[in-house]
Amino acid sequence: MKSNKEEKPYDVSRYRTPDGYTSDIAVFTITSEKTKAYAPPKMELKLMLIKRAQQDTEGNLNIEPGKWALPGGFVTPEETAMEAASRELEEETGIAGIHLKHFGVYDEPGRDPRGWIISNAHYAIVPEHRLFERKAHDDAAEVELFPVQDLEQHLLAFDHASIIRHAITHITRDLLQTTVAKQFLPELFTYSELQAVLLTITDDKSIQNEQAFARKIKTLPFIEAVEGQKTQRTSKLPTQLYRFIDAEVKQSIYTARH
Amino acid sequence: MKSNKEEKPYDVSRYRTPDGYTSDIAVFTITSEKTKAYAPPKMELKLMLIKRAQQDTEGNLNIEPGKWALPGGFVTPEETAMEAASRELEEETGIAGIHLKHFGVYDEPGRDPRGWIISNAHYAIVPEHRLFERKAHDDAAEVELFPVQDLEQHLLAFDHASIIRHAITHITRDLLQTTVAKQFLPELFTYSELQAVLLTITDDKSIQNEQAFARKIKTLPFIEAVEGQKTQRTSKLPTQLYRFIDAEVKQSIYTARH
DNA sequence: CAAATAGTGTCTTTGAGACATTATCAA
DNA sequence: TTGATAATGTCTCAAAGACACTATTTG
Repeated sequence: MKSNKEEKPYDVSRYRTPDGYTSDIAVFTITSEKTKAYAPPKMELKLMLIKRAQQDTEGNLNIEPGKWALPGGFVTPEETAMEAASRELEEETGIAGIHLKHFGVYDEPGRDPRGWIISNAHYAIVPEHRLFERKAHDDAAEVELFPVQDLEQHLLAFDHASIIRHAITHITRDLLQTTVAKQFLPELFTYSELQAVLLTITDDKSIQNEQAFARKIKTLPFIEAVEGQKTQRTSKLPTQLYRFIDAEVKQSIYTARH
Repeated sequence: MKSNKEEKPYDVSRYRTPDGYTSDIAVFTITSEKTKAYAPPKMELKLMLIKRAQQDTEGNLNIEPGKWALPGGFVTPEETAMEAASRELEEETGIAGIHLKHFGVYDEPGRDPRGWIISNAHYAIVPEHRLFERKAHDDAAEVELFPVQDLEQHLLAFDHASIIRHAITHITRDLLQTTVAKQFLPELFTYSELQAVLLTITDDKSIQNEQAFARKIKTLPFIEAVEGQKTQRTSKLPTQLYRFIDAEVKQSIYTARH
C-alpha cells in the first residue's frame, strides 16, 4: 500500500494531498409515453442534468456557470462516496433507496480548475414516477432530462462530457448483461414492458421481434412467470406478468452463440 | 458537481480534504507448469502479494507490519491513479507496458489507520515470464505468488482482503466476458492454451471438453486461425495457431442460450 | 507399437428464426 | 366488426452435445 519512500521526511510528495473528493451521479430514468390506451408504452432513456447557476446564494460567482453538469458534491470523511451520492441524490430530488453503481474515477490532473479534485462517479436508476416530486437545489438554476442520444450538443461543465459517455456505456452494458433492467420496471411486468426497456439501448433483432421475445422470456432462468397474475395495462388481452428471480447469471463469450 | 452549500464560509466541511490518495494493484499472473513434453501446460491463476516489513529503511516502525498486502503507493497530483499504478508496478517488478484495469474505489471511513485515505484499485495482468526479473522493493520483506483459492487464510493488511475478493470477481468476469484472456497468452496460441487459461477460473463443461472447445474456437468471431501456422509445443501433432482479432463482442443475457 | 493430443464424422436434440394462425377484449 | 396486442402451431435450419473414430508424431 503506502511505500516507505513516501514516508521518508525528505520526500517532497509526502504532504501532497488532494484538494477535494467528490461524488458525481449520472441519474438515469426511462420516460414512458403512453401513446394510447391498451398499448405498450414508448420508452426513452434519459439523463438528468443540472444547469449551473451564475452565482451562489451569497452572490459570489459560481464556477463553470451556465453549463450543464451532473449532480454531486463533496464527500465528507464520515461517509463513502456511495453514501454521499445517495445523500446528494436525496437532497437534490427528494428520493431515497435508489439503485446506485460505481463506474469510474476521474482524476486527470487539471480536470477541475479548482485544484486536485478526485471524482468518484456513479450511475443511478430512478423510476420515472419517483422523479415527479423532485425539487430544485440551491445552486441548480435548472434541472432537465435529456435523451441520451442528444447529449453531445450541450455545453457540459468540467470533464462531464467524458464521464457521461462512460456512464452511458456502463449502463448499456449492465442492462444487457445483468438484471438491472428490473430497476426500471415495477415488481411485476409484462414481456412488452421489459422489451420496451431493452429497446431504449439496443436494436437487437430478437429483442425487437414481439413473438420471439415473448417466447424467449419464458425460457430465461432469471425470470419467472407469476401464475394467475395478468394485467391489461399494455393490451386489451389480459397479459401474463413476470418477475425477476435471484438467479446467478453466468455467461461467457466462449460458450455463447455468435 | 460542487454545490454552493459546501462553498459557503459557514460550512464546516469545506476544508476537509482527504489525507491521501493511493493506487493499489492486484497483480495477477498465470503460472504454467509443464507436466511433460508435448502436452498442454497445467495453468494456475496467482496473485502477487508483498509482505510488509517491520520497519522502513530509516529504522522507523512500519504500519501493519508482517501482513501481506497489495503493492501500491501514493498518487501524486501530476498523475492519474492508473499512471501511478503503472509507475509503481515498474518500480516494484521492473516491468512496463502491462494491461491495467480499474475495478473499484475503497473509501470506507476507518479503512486505513493513518487517516482518510482513498484507494483506487486496479488489477494488472502480467505474463509469467515477465515476472522472472522482478526485484524486491525497499519496504517489501517478501514478494510471493499465491494461488487465488487459498488467499483467505493469510493475514492481510488494511481492507485488502475485501479488495482482493473484488479483484478476483472482476478478473473472472472479464476473462469470460471480454477478450482479456489474450493478455495471458502469446500472440499466437493453440486452442488448448486458451482452454487452460479459461479453466483457471471456470469449470464450464463446454470449455472443459477438448473436442467441444476445439470446434468452438473456430466459430468465435473475435478469434481467427492463422493459416499455415502450427506449433508442436502442446503436442506431438502439429497444432493450429490462433490469434485474437479486434471484433466488438456484444452479448446479452436476453438473447443468449441458457 | 503405445501413448498422447489434435482433429473429424455423424447422429441426436435443442433452440432460434420465420411465418402463419388463433385468442381476447374494447371501441 | 375492426383493430390492437398476446400467444401458439409448425416448419426449417444451425448449432450444441455426445461419442466414436482417425491422424500425427515421439519414444
